[in-house]
Amino acid sequence: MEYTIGEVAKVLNLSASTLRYYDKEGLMPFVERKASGIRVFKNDDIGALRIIECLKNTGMPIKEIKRFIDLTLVGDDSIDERLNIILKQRESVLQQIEELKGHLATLDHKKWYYETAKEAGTCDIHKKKSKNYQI
Amino acid sequence: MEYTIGEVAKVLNLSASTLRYYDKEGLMPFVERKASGIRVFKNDDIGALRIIECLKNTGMPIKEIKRFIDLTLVGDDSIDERLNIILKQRESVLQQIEELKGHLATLDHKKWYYETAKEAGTCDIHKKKSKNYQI
DNA sequence: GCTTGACTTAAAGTTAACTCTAAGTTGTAG
DNA sequence: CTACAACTTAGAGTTAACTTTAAGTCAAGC
Repeated sequence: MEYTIGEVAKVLNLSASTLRYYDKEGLMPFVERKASGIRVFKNDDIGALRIIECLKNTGMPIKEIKRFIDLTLVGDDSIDERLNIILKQRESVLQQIEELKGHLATLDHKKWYYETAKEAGTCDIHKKKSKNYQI
Repeated sequence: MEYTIGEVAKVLNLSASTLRYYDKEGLMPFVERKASGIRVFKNDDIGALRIIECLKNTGMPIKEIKRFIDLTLVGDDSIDERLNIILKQRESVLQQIEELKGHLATLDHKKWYYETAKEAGTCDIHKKKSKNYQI
């Protein structure tokens, strides 16, 4: 199957201008053109773009994604380097998940704080009292 | 305890300029000043900044964080709205974690792809063969 | 043949979140 | 008293990732 930039944009939930911008930045050297200059996307191209989206959405800057794409063009000699990039990004994602879990705990605490304050009608119930002994 | 902007920057792993920028954007209306104009941070201020960092690091834009801070200044009348903001951000974080888990699966697949390609010395082992029957 | 919508480019504009610069003030140590 | 590091401001500059604009080309339907 062959697709136009507009169709690919719809499928990947990106704008056509964003895809053209990625192309300009060197992220899509594999996309072919008609004689008239119009881009022709194949299924494999969409697959590659899904990887690009994965890398982008896990925080890799476009220049580093370009570096990865450049390595794929080299061929089998760059397998090791590509694997290292994937491993590093994988570790980064694991760390991001852990960080988000930490933030979730903070938000859960604030949730409790405001739920109890709402019930009491005031945030004052959370004010620290000094010398509040109970026998 | 009281702290200077430099000390707070070190504790929160931010730059002093970033803290001044946050102040300029209205995120720190609670921080007091000496007569000379120098900011004086209390423990509670650092606590508030940790919440601000949590919101920022979970993707909330600074203008929305300012809105949240403005609500805290209103007092108890804004508890409900503040709770809603926290609940919404909490949901957003849960979603972000799910998305990252999806990306992790993609990266795990690519990890396998390159590990097996590395072992074989070529990515060709992953090439689809048409009509590969086995009796 | 002509309109229309989707494609093309180069280049300028936008936005968020800093980050830096310049010029000046403050407060402690010697 | 002076040096020096850390603080202050306003405002300019930076960067990434788009997004828009202007001017033009292409292909299908009437």
